[in-house]
Amino acid sequence: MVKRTSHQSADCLIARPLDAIGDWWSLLIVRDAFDGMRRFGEFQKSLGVAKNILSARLRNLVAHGILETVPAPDGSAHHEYVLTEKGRGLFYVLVALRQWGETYFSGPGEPYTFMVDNESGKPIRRLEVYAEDGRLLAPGETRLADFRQQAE
Amino acid sequence: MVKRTSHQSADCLIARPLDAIGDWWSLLIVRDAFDGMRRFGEFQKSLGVAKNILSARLRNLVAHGILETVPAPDGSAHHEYVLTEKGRGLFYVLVALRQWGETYFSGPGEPYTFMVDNESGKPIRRLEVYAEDGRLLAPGETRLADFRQQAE
DNA sequence: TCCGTTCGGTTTCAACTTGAAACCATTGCG
DNA sequence: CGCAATGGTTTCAAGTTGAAACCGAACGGA
Repeated sequence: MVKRTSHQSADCLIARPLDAIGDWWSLLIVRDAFDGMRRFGEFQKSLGVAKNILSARLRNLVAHGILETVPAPDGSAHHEYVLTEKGRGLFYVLVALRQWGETYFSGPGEPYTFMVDNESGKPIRRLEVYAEDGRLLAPGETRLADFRQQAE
Repeated sequence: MVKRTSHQSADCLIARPLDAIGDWWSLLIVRDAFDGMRRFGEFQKSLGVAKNILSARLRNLVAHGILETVPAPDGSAHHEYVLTEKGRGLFYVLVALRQWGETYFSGPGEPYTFMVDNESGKPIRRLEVYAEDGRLLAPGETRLADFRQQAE
């Protein structure tokens, strides 16, 4: 090769996002951002990632419009990283990944955490996929269609 | 470093799944598996990935119980790769990722595809996150709690 | 004022991963 | 028997990752 292949121009809209968040750290940074982290040092401490890598990842996330830097909250010369609208759109990906993780990656008897509704403190419902008419769809009961096909 | 860091033993249940599917190709393989692909050659042709990489990824997915090999469908000496229950659980991750991709990565006027219900052929609904009591939750209206907290 | 510390990175360099291409073993087929 | 297709593995150069060192600017004290 020569360069890690990019999915940037792939037709598939699952492939393209992987360019932005398809590495080992980016999603974890976004997760931490959802948890309210904003500073370089916070991410670094939370993730334990090398600073050069974190630096590169943050830059990539900013370049993809998932995070943006805001000038300075406490008047310091530094900036903070906050989620954009696009970045907040990753919420559903994180929920899906987490529910999958809860189901298949939690050791027996392990005191794992799960997502709860801020207001009630109770666990959220499982994600479900619905047809337009409200029928619940199981994995595999969907396919891809292009604009033309579904328009007719 | 020395070795790419593993999130295998991370506490966070978002981190651990990334060990299984957190690279550039694995999710695309799973996507293709949902589309009915089963053979090495099918994946290779579809993804255009180098054969050694595909081989390594398939092995990793099998090791993580996401795919399993089934002996031989047509009596040939080769095997096929099919999704396990755990692998099918990734459906929601793929849907989330795809909807995010549809929203933020489709070029203007681009003839992109989207997911439709097999039965009606109409696009599926957007994913939504609900509280236990049925309230719709927006990104950021959740937090993590451990078992102890939510039990009381 | 000068020293030490924290924050937010960049640089350096060795180890590891990736990818293209070549190679190899089976099976299928004429 | 010969030859192509399938499904990989091996080899090797180039690229990526990570630990640690380094750096500069902004405080904070003594």
